Amino acid sequence: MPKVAASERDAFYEGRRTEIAEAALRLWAEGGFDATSMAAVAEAAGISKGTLYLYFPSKQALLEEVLRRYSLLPNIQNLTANLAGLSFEDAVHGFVRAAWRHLSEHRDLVLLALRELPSNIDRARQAAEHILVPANRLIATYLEQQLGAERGREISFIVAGRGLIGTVILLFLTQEMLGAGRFLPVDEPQITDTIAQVFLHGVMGSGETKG
Amino acid sequence: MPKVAASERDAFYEGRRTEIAEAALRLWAEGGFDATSMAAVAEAAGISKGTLYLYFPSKQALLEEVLRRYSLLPNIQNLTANLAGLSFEDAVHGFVRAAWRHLSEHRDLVLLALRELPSNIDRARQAAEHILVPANRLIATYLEQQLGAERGREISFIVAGRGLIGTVILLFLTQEMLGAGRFLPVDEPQITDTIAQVFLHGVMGSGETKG
Amino acid sequence: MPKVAASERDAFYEGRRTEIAEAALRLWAEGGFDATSMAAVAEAAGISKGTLYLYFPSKQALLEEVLRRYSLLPNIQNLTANLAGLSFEDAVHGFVRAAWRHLSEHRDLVLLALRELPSNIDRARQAAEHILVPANRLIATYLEQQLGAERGREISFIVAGRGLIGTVILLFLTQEMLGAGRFLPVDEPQITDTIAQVFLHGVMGSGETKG
Amino acid sequence: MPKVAASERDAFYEGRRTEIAEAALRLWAEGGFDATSMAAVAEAAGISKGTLYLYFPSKQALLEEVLRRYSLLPNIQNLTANLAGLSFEDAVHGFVRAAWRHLSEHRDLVLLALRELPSNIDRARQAAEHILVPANRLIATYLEQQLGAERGREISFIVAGRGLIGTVILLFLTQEMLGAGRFLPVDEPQITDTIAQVFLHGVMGSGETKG
DNA sequence: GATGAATGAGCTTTCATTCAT
DNA sequence: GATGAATGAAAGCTCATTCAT
Repeated sequence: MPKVAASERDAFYEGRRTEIAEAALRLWAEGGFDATSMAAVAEAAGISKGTLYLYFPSKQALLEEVLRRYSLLPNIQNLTANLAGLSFEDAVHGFVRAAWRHLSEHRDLVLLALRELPSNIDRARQAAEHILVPANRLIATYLEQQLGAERGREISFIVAGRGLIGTVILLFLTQEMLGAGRFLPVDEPQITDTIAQVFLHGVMGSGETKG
Repeated sequence: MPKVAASERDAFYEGRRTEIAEAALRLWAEGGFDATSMAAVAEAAGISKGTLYLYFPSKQALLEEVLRRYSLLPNIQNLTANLAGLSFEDAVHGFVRAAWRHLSEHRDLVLLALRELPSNIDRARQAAEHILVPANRLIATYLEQQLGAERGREISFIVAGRGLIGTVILLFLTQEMLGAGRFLPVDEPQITDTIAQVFLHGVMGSGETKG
Repeated sequence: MPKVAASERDAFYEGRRTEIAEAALRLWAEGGFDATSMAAVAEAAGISKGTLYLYFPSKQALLEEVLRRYSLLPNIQNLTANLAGLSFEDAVHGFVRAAWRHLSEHRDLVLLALRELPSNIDRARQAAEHILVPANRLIATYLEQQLGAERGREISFIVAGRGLIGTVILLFLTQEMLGAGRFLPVDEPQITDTIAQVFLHGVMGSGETKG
Repeated sequence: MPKVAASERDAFYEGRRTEIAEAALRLWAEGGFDATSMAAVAEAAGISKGTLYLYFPSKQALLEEVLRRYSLLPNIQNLTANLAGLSFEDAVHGFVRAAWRHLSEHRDLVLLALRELPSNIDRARQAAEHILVPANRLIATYLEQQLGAERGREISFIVAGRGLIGTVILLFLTQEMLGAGRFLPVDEPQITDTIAQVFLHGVMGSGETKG
């Protein structure tokens, strides 16, 4: 008879895979993919090396599973989707706050992705092509709806949208990871509000005074 | 008597170290620190493995030297320094363009830094503390001079300044490295101008410069 | 009370052992002993790894059982026994044909024995001592009866008999396994007849049977 | 300066490769290719694992080099070439003796080839196609020259030639390796002479007495 | 100074074997 | 009886580092 009942088997198996993936993500974020041995992953997951290989056929496969499971990017689309009914101002503020929260909740993955991005430039390109580009288009379309095509001739909504994401990400990295908050104390609402407000006025331009 | 005068010898020694550091930076940016062997670095530098170890006692020491030599961050201060006499608008545009050019010229280092940042979080923190924070203060002070303390109560100049840098960096990464330009064609002036303009209107808020 | 009568249980047990041994023989002949995992043997036998170990305590024990069960050599005696009533010429032809057929029917075992013979040289020696040597004596005695002791002083009947077996085996190996038949097409009757005829004339020497 | 003078370098390198190949051949013949670790080969060659990999890039490459270096088969052609001027009888006796001596001098290789033949059936097929088949043709042509096409219609010279080789090989294996000589004492000249004589009369058939 | 042959620790991965269920 | 998850020793192979020349 098996160690766990047949009905529980799949749940157990998936649970193990999740534990391993989480352990791997944590260690890789700390020490890097190459520099972290499978033995270390196994130990962190509380199993033996051999057992680890029952759940993932290779280190590369484990990496791929981790990246698939915890992919940051698909959620960018979700973030924009949730803001449908709001005013432009609220939508921008909401998006920035949601993005920040999302980054906070996926600290390890941000680190891992950052680290492995240059090594997996092809994978990164694919991700960019299939996820970032459509998401960017979505944001640009939204901006055009809100701000008019005329403003779109002055600034690139594509650039503006991607710039907003960049602003959030780098502020998150410096604040949370590098501990810049210790030296330049700004709290989280102040950050997200400033980002949103600067972006808002920025993209709207001198619209009302321009006339 | 030595074959070459002491000063020549030092120059030769430093030249070698530079050649090695440059070769290492190039290879590491391409393939990653862990995945690049010292043999490959030696070959790229045109010397033998044994000779490489005459100039750097270990792989780790070579990494530290490379990061020390080619640190991106000190130059942020230079960038701001050059914009002293300009109008606020020209200064922002100039800063963004200069930053973009700087990133282009240090593509390899950007990749390496990105990759090794999470592993060297203490070093990164030190860099942040000694370089980013003062630079950020510099920019914030400049913004306050230009826009007035009143506006500073509405938005955080610290956040705005750091956000500007983030915008530039992430746009550079997506555009140059991920080939996003292939799918969403925007040329470089359009990018830097949009960043500058959005930032300008964004930080100014409802309209007029203090002047 | 046991679920099945003791005799049935034994029959079941032996049946299982046979299934496993046959599966192992097949896989080992294909891929080699070392390169074939116990998991593969278990799967081929339609049981689990754990169950496999209920029937054989180790991989080595399974190998020993397979070699014991399917030993080729005892059958050489059978082959000679069946030719009792025939004329010398028919006996030789019959023996060669029977040996060839026997090899064809035990292709897997020939491959395995070939492969494992050098590793189990002691076992091979035992087999030689207890089986090959008596069989060889049998053939030599038969040849002496047919050809006379005088001819036996010219050639060694021991050598001749063993040579005949060697001829058959190597021709079988090259023909069936190496696909030599593709390049030098000779069909099976032509082979066995030539072997038998060459041997016949060869051992008879200058001409006539003793008769 | 290198450890060995540049002029000696190649000789040293080749010497090492030879030492390693010999050690590998010996161990593989004893214990089999799969079951012999590279560590064991290195130790037998008196070097470290790492050094072994300086001379051969992989275990497979070492096997290929060993098989290439010590290939038995090309020499079959040599064996036949040396017998050009002799009478048919002397040629056959000479061939058998030379083949036997050749096998004696390459005991380890015979064992290794025997063992790895089933695993490397493709390589074995290539060897058969390129070496055995031409050699076999050579022998058959020679037999036809000596014995006439008429005899060739009665027996297959191809089969006869290959059968001769098989006889020698199997007698060698049983005699030298299995120690059959201990139980059925026949000395080497008796063996080779009997093989040659049986073959001679065999292929000639009742030719001269038949008419 | 310069070299590269030599080393061995350490990596990923496999697999015979065990044992709780 | 039967199972297969779990183990860990051991394999092939890489590479940072050393050192005799």
